Amino acid sequence: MASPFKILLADDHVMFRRGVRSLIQGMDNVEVVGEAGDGFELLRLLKAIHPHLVIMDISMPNLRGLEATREIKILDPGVKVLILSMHKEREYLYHALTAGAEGYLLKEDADGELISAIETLRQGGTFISPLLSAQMADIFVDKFQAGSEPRTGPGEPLTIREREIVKLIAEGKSSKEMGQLLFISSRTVQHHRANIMRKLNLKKTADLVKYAIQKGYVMASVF
Amino acid sequence: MASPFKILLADDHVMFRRGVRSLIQGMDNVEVVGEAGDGFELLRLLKAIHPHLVIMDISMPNLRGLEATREIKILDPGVKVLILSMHKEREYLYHALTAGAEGYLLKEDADGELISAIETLRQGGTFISPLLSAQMADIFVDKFQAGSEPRTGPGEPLTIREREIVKLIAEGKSSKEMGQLLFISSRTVQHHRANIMRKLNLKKTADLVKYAIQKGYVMASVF
DNA sequence: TTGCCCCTGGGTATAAATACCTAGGCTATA
DNA sequence: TATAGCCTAGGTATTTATACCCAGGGGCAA
Repeated sequence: MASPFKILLADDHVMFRRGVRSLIQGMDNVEVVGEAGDGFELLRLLKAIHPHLVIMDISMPNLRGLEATREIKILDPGVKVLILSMHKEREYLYHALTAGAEGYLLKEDADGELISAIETLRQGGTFISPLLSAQMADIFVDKFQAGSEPRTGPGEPLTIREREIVKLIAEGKSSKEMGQLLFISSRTVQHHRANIMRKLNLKKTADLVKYAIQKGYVMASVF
Repeated sequence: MASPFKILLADDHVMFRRGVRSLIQGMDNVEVVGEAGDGFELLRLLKAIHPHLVIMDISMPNLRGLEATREIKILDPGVKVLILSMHKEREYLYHALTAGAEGYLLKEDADGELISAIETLRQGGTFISPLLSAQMADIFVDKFQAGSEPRTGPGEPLTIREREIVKLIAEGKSSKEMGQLLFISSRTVQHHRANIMRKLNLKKTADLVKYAIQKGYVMASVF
């Protein structure tokens, strides 16, 4: 393999990043290309570096890990995400997978399983911490890989800007509001909107919302 | 208990209905109050009888079982639904639970487990066929009971008509289209729409779509 | 360089949604 | 009987969305 597997680390604890980095250094053809201390920095680096994988603390500051995961999947759906978490509760796992993460690793497992997790994700798989029973993983993975497979695949017909618009529409924003948020004219937003509708062959805002949910751009919850 | 637990059977096979009925006859304070051979008949009987539980074949004609389940949850969210299915695949279980069913029983299990299933649902629980591992159930039940508990509870502020409107909006229908479908004026639809928005304290169609998905009135899929 | 796609912005027009107001018939219940 | 809630329907006005048209600048690749 000529091109190494590029990894971006996102965790607010320097020591933890150092530990992960040292673990990864023992792997072949895998390289840590950047580190971020919070979500904003992560997104900035993401645009600049375009890594293959982001390893992220779920409780990272400024855009918590799951929000950042959603953003990553909108900005660059091909980037895989491995969530590091201290939470054993299944709700966290569920939300991580629905946010689009391909991996969920407990920090207490990280020492022994991180390399396996990275390898699994590198090969297109999904990795769930062994402490969270394998059955759980199967279900969610089956469901959410099947339901959102084109998220990463070549079937993604939308541009980055268009995915941003889709997310905002699904959040209930009007074209005018989106224009103000994105610092562009509402007319431009309308233009994107029309292009999205045409590309996806949709007719109604309702369809767009369902598309966004299916893609994991937003959560179905109204709360 | 003075009032018996009223059950409506929906299955296109008469012999199967007969078998279920005979099984139930051995139970205390449980009564089969009607039988339907397809989905349309089921909904008609539902409005007339208002049973406590519907036991339904997943592959029933004219409105398949899952569609009928969604309709039931819109028309009368307090009615519990037990799906009878020959499908072991987890996708069917998943879709049944997201459609709002409280129970999923494999036909090959029905003989030995039907009474347990009915009792469980009667007491407000969720029953999944033992052949489908218990872990699966736990996950989904936790998720979807937590996420849609008010579906059956007193927190449901919408009327039947309003829930119908919500479902149609989430399906992408315009007020004019809904008026034609429901044989009422589009102005009436707009009035319902405004009432729904006010009751739920929502502002945008996008929020309504997410509400409908959360409630299980529609699926998030755009396909 | 040339072409293609993305992002940007506007004009115009129609359709739809949203926000207020009004009110009558119906049913269930206090 | 009377009160309340639900479903029905219309008036009027404003805001959005949708559907067409137009075009320029920038990046990227054949």
